[in-house]
Amino acid sequence: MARVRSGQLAEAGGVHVETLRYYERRGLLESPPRRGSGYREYPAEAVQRLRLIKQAQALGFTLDEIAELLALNPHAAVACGDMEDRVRSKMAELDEKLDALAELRGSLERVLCECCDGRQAQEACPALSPQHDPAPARRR
Amino acid sequence: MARVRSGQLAEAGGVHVETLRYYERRGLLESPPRRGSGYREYPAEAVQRLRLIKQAQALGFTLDEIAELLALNPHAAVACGDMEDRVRSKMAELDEKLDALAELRGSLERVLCECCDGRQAQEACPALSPQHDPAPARRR
DNA sequence: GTTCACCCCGTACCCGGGTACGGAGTCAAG
DNA sequence: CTTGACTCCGTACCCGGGTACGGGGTGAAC
Repeated sequence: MARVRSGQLAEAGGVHVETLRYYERRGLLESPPRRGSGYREYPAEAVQRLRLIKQAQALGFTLDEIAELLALNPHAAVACGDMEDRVRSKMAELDEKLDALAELRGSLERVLCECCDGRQAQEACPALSPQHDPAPARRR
Repeated sequence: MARVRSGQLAEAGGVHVETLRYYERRGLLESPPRRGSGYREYPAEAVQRLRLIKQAQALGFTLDEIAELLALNPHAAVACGDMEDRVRSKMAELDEKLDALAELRGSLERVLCECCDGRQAQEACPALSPQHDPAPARRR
């Protein structure tokens, strides 16, 4: 499977063919070479790249961010320094998201403990009463 | 501040007036009583409710989910059991996101170590070559 | 009694991230 | 050499979550 057609790539990536075209327009996938007929012929690496995109996306990166990351280096030389900076700042963002998420998780947990422990399942749930102010997210 | 107008509520909740109307249409805020003029007069609790909405949203609930949660109980009894189930499943979702994020963070970190340590900043960065497959997400 | 901020409503628009549609060309198998 | 699956392209549409616009009413202060 050295060269793949749209349909195959799409399937490998768990994505619709139109989505590939869409990613191409958005600059996430570079335009592959075409056969005489106009059919796209993707190199095998496109599969990796597509997976990378989906992975990044699942983690909350926007398509623009992903494009930017990938655009750093389509193939060849990107200075390590550049890469390092971007990766570090992305990591910092991730750290923030992690914190925020962990915090929210914690506050949900508190809601459960404070509210539902030892109560009858049918009783009114105090967590939803208008006065209840569970755990205001830390200002950011 | 027993009864508040749209503008005041909006400000208190850090939200635009139109957003209030939008939430009302979506069933997130119940239609408040009106003065003779047609002006909305929100009860003071609306502020809490609005904050609750924004908080839930920040936690990754969609507006529909929030509406559903709130619809359970406009004011009084929501069975604790109901609430508990929903909160638990939301927590599980958050846990998954946390894992994935942590994993990505780790793989970025590895990229930095493997790739950039002891290299000249201007050198081509191997982390971005197509063959490089940083850390395939654990199957889920 | 006019000014000026505030509110009403409906409708239309924006962004992100795709999905669907339809007419036409391609290609491998039978 | 026809069939059926696949591909091309452009354009239009969908959803979620709002935001903007414009014409008109309200109301407190001066």
